[in-house]
Amino acid sequence: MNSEKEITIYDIAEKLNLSASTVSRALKGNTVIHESTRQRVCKCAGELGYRSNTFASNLRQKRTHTIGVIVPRLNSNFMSKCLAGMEEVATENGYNLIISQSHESLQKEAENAKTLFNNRVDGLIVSLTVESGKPDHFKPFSEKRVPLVFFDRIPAYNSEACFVTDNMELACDATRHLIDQGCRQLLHITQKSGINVYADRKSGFEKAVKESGISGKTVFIEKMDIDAGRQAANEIMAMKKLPDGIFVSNDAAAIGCMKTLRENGIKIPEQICIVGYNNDPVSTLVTPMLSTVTYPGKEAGARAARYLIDRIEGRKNFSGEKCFIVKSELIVRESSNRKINQ
Amino acid sequence: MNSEKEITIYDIAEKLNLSASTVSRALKGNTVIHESTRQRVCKCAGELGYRSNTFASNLRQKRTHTIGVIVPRLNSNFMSKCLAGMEEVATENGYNLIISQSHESLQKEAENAKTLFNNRVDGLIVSLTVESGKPDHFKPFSEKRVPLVFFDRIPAYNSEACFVTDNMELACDATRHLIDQGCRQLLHITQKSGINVYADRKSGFEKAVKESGISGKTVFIEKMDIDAGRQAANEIMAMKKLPDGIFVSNDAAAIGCMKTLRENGIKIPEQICIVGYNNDPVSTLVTPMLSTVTYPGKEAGARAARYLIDRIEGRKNFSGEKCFIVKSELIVRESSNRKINQ
DNA sequence: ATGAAAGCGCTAACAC
DNA sequence: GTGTTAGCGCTTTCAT
Repeated sequence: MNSEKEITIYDIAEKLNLSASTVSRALKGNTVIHESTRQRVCKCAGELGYRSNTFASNLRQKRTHTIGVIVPRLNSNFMSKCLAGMEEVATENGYNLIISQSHESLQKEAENAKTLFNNRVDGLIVSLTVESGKPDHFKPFSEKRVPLVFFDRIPAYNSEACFVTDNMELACDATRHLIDQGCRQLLHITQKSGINVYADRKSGFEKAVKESGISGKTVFIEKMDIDAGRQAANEIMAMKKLPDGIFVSNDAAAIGCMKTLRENGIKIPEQICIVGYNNDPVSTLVTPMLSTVTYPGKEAGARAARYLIDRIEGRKNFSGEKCFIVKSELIVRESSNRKINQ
Repeated sequence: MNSEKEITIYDIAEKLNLSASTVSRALKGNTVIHESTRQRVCKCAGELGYRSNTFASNLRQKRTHTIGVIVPRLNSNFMSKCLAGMEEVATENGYNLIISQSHESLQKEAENAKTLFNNRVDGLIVSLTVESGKPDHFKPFSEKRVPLVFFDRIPAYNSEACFVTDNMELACDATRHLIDQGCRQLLHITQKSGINVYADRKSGFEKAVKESGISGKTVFIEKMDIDAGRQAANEIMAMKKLPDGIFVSNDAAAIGCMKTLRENGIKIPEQICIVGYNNDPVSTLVTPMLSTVTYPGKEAGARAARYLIDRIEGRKNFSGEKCFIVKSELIVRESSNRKINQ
């Protein structure tokens, strides 16, 4: 346990009268090495406080055992769960995660991508910013054949594997549920964005509205957060005719909206039913509890990581654009359940 | 933009009839190199699609420009903010973050520490698990003089820099506030743990109780989450004499407790005042809005990272154990404000 | 089953 | 201002 000099395989080799190559092999558990030798090497390594030098190894092997992750923000329960899923799979397989936030900025996303590229990550997992134009900054990865997968927020015209829920389908379910509760004046609150999560949820809403032939409008907000939800509520309060059912494309905005409506004396769900999206734990804490759509983040993250590692290690060939659906479902709670009150 | 072979400084050197060292210097902006040469090199590097090989560089320089982070969990708003603060400072200074979760397990914490140590991070930022015994797993870092800082959850007898709020002081403030609201039967809900955050908040509670001479008890729960808070509420409901003021050592548990109390017909704050801790955004979403103590996570994270980088780069000498206080304050909201109702 | 030797790409000491 | 040289610690042929 020397505290200054780093121990190398040469130190071990010298001490044991072996060659560095033998030590290297022994340490990696190469079966060609005699068991007794292997044990001596490992014992000695332990005693000397040896730790393998990742850089030398990486330099030699041209691999980093590191996966880059770019997400818009860390601070949602959903995202933490995604990352926990990735981390678990990564660690199991001897990979590290370098996590970076794009803070919803396309430019920051590009910078992060560049940094990770230069750090020679073995693979990249991305959830895009809302303002995703054509994300050219991922081209270097495909050019150098560094595996890349997207999850949650995926590119419109992608040629990579993606892991998402069926946003359209579930938004459709949520909207049908509102109709089922007797709502006839529907409203969708979302962010103006081409990104799949919001675009698809909007399409789902519109599909359900169309098939039922009732009224359905959309109110756009700037960000999908609490305050924006409150603003939307103010807009709603100013309408000549109030909606009686609202589908909001995430929980934070739904809750902000619901809070403000209630502060204005609106009864939820009696006057207006509300459904959010994501099943954030906070949705069970508000009064009334918010109906929402689950999003199994941990599973999505774990599956994305597993797929990526399979690709990295050549266990899976690149088979072009592929969209994997992570199963999710509508949860009806008080905010849209009129039946239990009857 | 060759897509297969990696360009090295030798390729650039050859093309420009220079030596590798000159190219290396030029690329790093070494002022000794002639400006025109520098420009030629940079231009050529761009054209060839050169990217620096971090490993070769790290191997040579014995530095990684990577900071390890170990936190109990990512999924709190507080922690995301801490990480955002760290990330910002790290990126500004050309460092990457490797973030790992201990999931409140001492063993996982030790594993993570080992992994990061073997990855030769230049420094380490840690928030401990609740079950921190004597964290021996950080010894290798001090032995190899790898700078280490703690934030939020810090060791009892530490010899490293720490960044925390004044938990005791603020818990004391919170408790005094309850007394000020007329509460005379106080209760503290917390987790049984030696870790500073909970121990200090408990001490602060006890200090305020003692100085006022009124009754103050403590109820212990297993985890500081919503469900445990609900359980605590059930215990409270079973008491012969209900408390009239509760200080809970985090917001999640406080909210769980408050929800269940209200479901049992208890009026908040009329019958029982409640104060939480952390100022999680959810504290403004519940009814009534929760009084709490702010915790500027972003600032704490940023300061910890800045300090660490200063240490790494030798701009700051190690000056032994040092506790830096991040300023925070009590926010009184509806859940403990009886005055506005009078 | 083990060893010798070369080289991954970069940087830094030294020379000119 | 630029070049020469050596070496960071590891892995990997190829040889024995």
